[in-house]
Amino acid sequence: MRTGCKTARIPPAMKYDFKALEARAQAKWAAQDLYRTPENPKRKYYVLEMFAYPSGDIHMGHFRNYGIGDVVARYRMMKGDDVFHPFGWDAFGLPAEQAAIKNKLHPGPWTRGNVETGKKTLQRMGISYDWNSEVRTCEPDYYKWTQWLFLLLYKNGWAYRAASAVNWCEQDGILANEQVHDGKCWRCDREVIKKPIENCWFFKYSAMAGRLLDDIEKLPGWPESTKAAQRQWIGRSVGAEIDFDFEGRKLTVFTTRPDTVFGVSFVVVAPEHPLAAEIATPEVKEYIRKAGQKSERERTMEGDKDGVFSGRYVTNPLSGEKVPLWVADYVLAHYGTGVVMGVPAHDARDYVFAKKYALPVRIVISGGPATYEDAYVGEGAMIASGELNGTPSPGGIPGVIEFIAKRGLGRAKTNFRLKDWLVSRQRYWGCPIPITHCPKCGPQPVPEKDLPVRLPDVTEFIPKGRSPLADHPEFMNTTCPKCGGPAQRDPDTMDTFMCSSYYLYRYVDPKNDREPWRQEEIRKWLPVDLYIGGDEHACMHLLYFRFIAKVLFDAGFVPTDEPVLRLYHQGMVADAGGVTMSKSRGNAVSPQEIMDRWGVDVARLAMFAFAPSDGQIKWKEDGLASAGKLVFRLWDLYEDLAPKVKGAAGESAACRTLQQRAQIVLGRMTDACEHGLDFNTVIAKFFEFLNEVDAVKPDPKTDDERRAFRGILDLLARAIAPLAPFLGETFWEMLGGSGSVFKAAWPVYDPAKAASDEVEIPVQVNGKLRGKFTVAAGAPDEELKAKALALPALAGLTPKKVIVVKGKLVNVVA
RNA sequence: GGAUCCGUGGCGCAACGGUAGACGCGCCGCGCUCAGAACGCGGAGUUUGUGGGUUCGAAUCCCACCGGAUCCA
Repeated sequence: MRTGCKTARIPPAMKYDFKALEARAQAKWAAQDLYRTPENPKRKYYVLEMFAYPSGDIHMGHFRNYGIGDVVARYRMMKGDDVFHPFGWDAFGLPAEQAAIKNKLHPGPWTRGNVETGKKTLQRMGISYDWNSEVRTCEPDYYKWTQWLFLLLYKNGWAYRAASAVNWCEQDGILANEQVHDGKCWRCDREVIKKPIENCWFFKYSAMAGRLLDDIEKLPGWPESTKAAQRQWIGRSVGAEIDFDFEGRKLTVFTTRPDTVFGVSFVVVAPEHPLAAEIATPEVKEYIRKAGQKSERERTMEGDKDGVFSGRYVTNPLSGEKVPLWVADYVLAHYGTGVVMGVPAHDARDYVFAKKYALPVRIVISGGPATYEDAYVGEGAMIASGELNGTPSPGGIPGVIEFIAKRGLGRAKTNFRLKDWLVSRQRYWGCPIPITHCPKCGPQPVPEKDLPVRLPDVTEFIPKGRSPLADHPEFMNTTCPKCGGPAQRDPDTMDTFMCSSYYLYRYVDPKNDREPWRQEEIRKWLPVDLYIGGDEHACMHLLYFRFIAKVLFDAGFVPTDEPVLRLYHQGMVADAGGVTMSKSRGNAVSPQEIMDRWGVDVARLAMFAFAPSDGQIKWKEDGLASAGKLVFRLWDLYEDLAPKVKGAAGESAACRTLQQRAQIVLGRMTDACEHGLDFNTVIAKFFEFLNEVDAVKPDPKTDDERRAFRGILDLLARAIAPLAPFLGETFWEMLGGSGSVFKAAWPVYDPAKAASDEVEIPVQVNGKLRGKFTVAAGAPDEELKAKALALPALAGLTPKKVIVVKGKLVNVVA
């Protein structure tokens, strides 16, 4: 007996022997090959959960995520849909390198070991994956196609090379973002700086920005929150480019507020802008150097803005006025043109900047406060703006742009916040980039027949001054596919988001070594009907894979340009105090331990019972005990009744109240599987049913009663099976069911059976409860009205109007 | 500062615009027990964050505010 927490009653030995019934059901399902994907689906349903990074064993977050998916998959199976439910491993990535360094073990064996561990746990949990579809992104039979995908992007003009900046530590070399803590190296605590590196691969992600944004409209099955996050992340701003004059040359600014152009009192270029270097005084040079070390977040954060005056001036093409040219790091080089016009009166950041350096504030939009203490960004009309005076703002902005464009001083322009996708990683444990660099021919794609470019099995992979692979000549030295001369491989590996942006397609044909997947297979199963995973991926993975979907669609490889019809985010699993569970915090609970103690079904039910699937769970021992009670009470019921009713055939309504409660369970479960996945309410209905059992104390004596109880037990065995598959299967067997419960049909919910025979009708006067009466279900409105008005509580009332809600209530307006 | 979501008994959370509180946990009393656990029976407990509006009727719809969570800045 455990101490320290109250526990549910553990039934006498051998009554609910979960270990035995789990083993029995597992063997049965394996023998039946229950999870095998149908060859020729008639009514396909592709249920997908985000695959796992194998960093140890499955944790509670996975348990929840995959448990939810499993309920839907099993429900669909029973409903007669042809279910595709695959799983795989996002097996490249930094933690493997870190663990390898720590444990002096190569990332490969470490990763593969974790995969095997995790897989066993998932199988134990009874998750209905078809393991024939398994993929592991770190294996050559998978990453061959990651490389193929890279080349598809390359050949279709989506890839280009440019310089980028990496986190750089003098001691430990190149660092990933997660290895930089508060601007310092995670290992040696030295200051981390931004170091430019040449020849990084980028995808023209931002060129897809408009489509990614507009097509959000095509995703009615996605959560509003995720769509909002993506809209914001893509960040479309509609505005204009205006050409200022810098000593006879054009200097183009981007602005969303061309209506404030007469209020410009300075112009700012980003420190990385080529012009900044060109005009750099020693003071400016020093400023540029310092800005290079700051993170983008620091630079764009609210609060203090700083900059430096270049000593040069530019001319406003509309007002003809000369204004000072500044260099300041609140302007980013990669956004817009890297140059902005400073309008302190009507832009918050410009205002802060102008105040700091005592630059003039020119009010050019009316409607602001009498005394300026901040920028005025509200509505008004243009003033002090020459010919444009009186133009309403913001309504008149398109007209202003037209005015500017007509005079050749600028043009309409839309910009996106979304940056291009930096794909190159100076890391070992990733997918090699299939490009050969030839001194004569330049970068050349590796021919498809030579794929995959294999990741060499090396022991030296700690990144120093450059990518670790660069130090392995046996990998680097190759021949140019074009001229046959000596050439070098690309030393970098790909961002792992590349691996995870197409796995959902590869699942359909994972062993194909001639093509990424067969067209007939992809068209059978795509798009994904339901995708379940955490909302932390809203702007990264879930946007990258939409991008790749569009590239693949345009190239004819996939049937739709959106990969997923319905997206669902499961909530976090936190400890009892509400702190998210994690290994590093040391507050993680082990799914293995819970399954050992309580069995798989109790663990699953507890996870569902705590909260709706999209809400946070605070994991408490109490919940396990309560899920345990549910299981034990059901077990007692089936153990008692199943033998007595086993042979009974046919229908009966001998026990109306229990039949009704069972039907309510079924109705709620069906609806939860189809819509909200809010299985917590289903479990509540199971308790209601059991409470009714306690009230009724079923004891079948007649054949009619045996039929009735058999029907009820049969219904509930099916209804609980997706949630608690071992229990469902065992109950099914106890009732003499043949085959598997998962091959049995999902019962049709019958609202008539779920309805009560009698209903209580509340009577309101002006919306306030004044009395009630009971009436047979389905009584006509007239009867309800008459009975209501006859209530003593309503004596002496002269009703102006009587509202009868069919079968629900009566409201008397007096 | 912006976006999204949320605020219901002590707690976790249910309630197609229609009797607020189902269900679980906890609590109180009784039974069982030498006693406790478990089990059984019974019970207490909320002016639905605040203020307005729409409606015959609002936890639910709309507006404002307060508070919390998450993402972006």
